[in-house]
Amino acid sequence: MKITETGIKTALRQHGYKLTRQRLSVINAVISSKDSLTPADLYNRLNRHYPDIGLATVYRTLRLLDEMGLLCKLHTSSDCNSCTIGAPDRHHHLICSGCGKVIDFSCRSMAEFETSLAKETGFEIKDHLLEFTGYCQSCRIDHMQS
Amino acid sequence: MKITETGIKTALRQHGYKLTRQRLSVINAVISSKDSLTPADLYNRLNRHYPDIGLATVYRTLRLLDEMGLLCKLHTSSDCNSCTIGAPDRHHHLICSGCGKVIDFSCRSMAEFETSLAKETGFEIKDHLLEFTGYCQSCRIDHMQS
DNA sequence: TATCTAATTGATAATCCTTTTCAATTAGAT
DNA sequence: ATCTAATTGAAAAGGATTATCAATTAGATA
Ligand SMILES: [Mn+2]
Ligand SMILES: [Mn+2]
Ligand SMILES: [Zn+2]
Ligand SMILES: [Zn+2]
Repeated sequence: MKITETGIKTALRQHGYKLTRQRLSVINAVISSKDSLTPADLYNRLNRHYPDIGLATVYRTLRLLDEMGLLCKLHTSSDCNSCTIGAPDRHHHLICSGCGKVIDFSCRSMAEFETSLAKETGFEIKDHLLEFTGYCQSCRIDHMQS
Repeated sequence: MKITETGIKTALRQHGYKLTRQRLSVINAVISSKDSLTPADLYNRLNRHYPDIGLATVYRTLRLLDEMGLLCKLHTSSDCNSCTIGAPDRHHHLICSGCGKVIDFSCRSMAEFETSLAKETGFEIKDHLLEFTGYCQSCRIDHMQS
């Protein structure tokens, strides 16, 4: 399920939130980025073309997306605050260490592992967090050469 | 490979760091806790019995452990700054949502999944982050009753 | 379309959380 | 026992996030 700008607008309306110029610009910036962005990243990008955007509004909009379940938070070794737009269904991330590109994938083969682990440890497993990092197809070449 | 206080003392000496009263008390607090602790958690616990410990020293000691590869950082939904003492070999975490207990486990069944994902996406996978959350054996009962 | 009102905004201040600074202390070598 | 560089705690500085508040505005209403 791919999330579009239209979809987010609908979600905002359904939740009774107004469609302001500022919100839409933040949302567009998150949507149109292939890699993940921190609040500061977003603020800086927006600031170029829209000098009057407030940092607080960036934070507020991100929180809104999060509340509506449309935000994916990433946890790399260097930072736990960057995010992408994310489908509401459970999925995981493939993150390129070269260019930062984020690819979503669903968890299939995780189920058996989860079951056997639950049996071994007595845990009742409710959730999991899984992220692979490495080099995407295009960064792979650069990475080999250096 | 279980990490003991003696092991950490050896590591400190090998790295040329001094075995101070403060460092050892921080290390002991991390070792003796079943669940994960934030820097502030540690500071508060230590402060009771050792009122003169400085918060900066807690941070400094944690960084030292991290540098020596003896610190495991956890990423729960509520916080990305808590840690436990961790084996230097690659492993993952089972975190109880009830009591916070952390159980380490090694990644076996991950390999095939990783391979097929690499083939599908063209990624050269270098690392991954995996955490299961749920309820441990003892918290399981409480959780069912409520 | 003009009016109204509660939601939203940006600037600023206030709160964290973490690191840096620095003079005083101290672990461990001699 | 003496020495010295590493370490310490307190306080200041820095960075990130949140709260405050008067001014603005989206969208409902007439
Ligand atoms: Mn995602
Ligand atoms: Mn661990
Ligand atoms: Zn994290
Ligand atoms: Zn890449």
